[in-house]
Amino acid sequence: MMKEFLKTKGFKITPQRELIFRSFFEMDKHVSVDELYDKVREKDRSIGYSTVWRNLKLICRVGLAQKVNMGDGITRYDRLTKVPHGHLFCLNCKRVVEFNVDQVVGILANTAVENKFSTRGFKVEVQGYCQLCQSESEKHADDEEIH
Amino acid sequence: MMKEFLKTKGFKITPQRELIFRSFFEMDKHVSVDELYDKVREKDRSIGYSTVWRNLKLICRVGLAQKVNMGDGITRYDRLTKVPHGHLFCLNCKRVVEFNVDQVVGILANTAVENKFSTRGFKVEVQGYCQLCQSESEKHADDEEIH
DNA sequence: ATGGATGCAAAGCCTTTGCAAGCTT
DNA sequence: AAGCTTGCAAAGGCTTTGCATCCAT
Repeated sequence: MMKEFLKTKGFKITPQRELIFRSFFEMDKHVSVDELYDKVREKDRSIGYSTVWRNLKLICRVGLAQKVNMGDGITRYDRLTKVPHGHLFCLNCKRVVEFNVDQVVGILANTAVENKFSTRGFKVEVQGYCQLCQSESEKHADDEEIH
Repeated sequence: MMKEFLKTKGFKITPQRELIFRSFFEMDKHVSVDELYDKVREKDRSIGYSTVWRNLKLICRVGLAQKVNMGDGITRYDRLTKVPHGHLFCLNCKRVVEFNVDQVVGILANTAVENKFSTRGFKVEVQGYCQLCQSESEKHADDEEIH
């Protein structure tokens, strides 16, 4: 499985790497480097931030995750599943709900073809406030203040 | 028009602000702070970077533009037009081609409702290589190297 | 006169990298 | 042994902010 796959690609299996990979797949499907770092540190206080960062990059490289940017300035890593999906992103609690995008992707694929684009990926997001945060949405209407 | 609008909102009209706003609307629909800064400096070498940055923020605040992140780490400002639109983003030349998303937005709006989401915005992107850059796409297949 | 606007320099923040030392293979 | 990995510290790169000064009202 995973280990064999990495080995065949020429990557080594180290305790840190194992812990980071395992942790990543145990967590929420959209984590930031910091979140994963914290999680990993709970198990092994000696792991460095850059090791986590580099392994997250490796995870992306082997196609198990993908960087996503929800617009709040924090890069998150979206675990890739077999099916493409869209994100409902709550601007308040930052939680992500995934949804099916088969239909949408079909349309987008056509659009890409029409424009002679060689497609590498789709990003479909809806930003707003989840049910729980809706009452708080006013608080954030002015988040974009001028400084 | 613009000036009156800003005044009624309590914002002052300064030469710098006028130049920045004007330049923004004369440029490509998706510019970064740096690009706008350079453009503005061609006309007035004394304008500071932060002034450009703050005015871009103001432009967003009054609803004339919106931050977008294409995933290359650079924040761009997408001029808002009456109609929502999607982006075909070329991973090589970074150019953006817009396309109609009426159909897609319709679907997304439904999805949001189904999930009891209060929608604030949509983001629909297709990443890939434009016709001109397609022959070069291989060069970038390994962009995500491990360091 | 007043409070927003500007410029500059400096801080913030997250993302990356240089290196020497340590481990898999 | 050989080369990938790791940790730490430091460097980057872009975004924001503190402040004294300036200027539109």
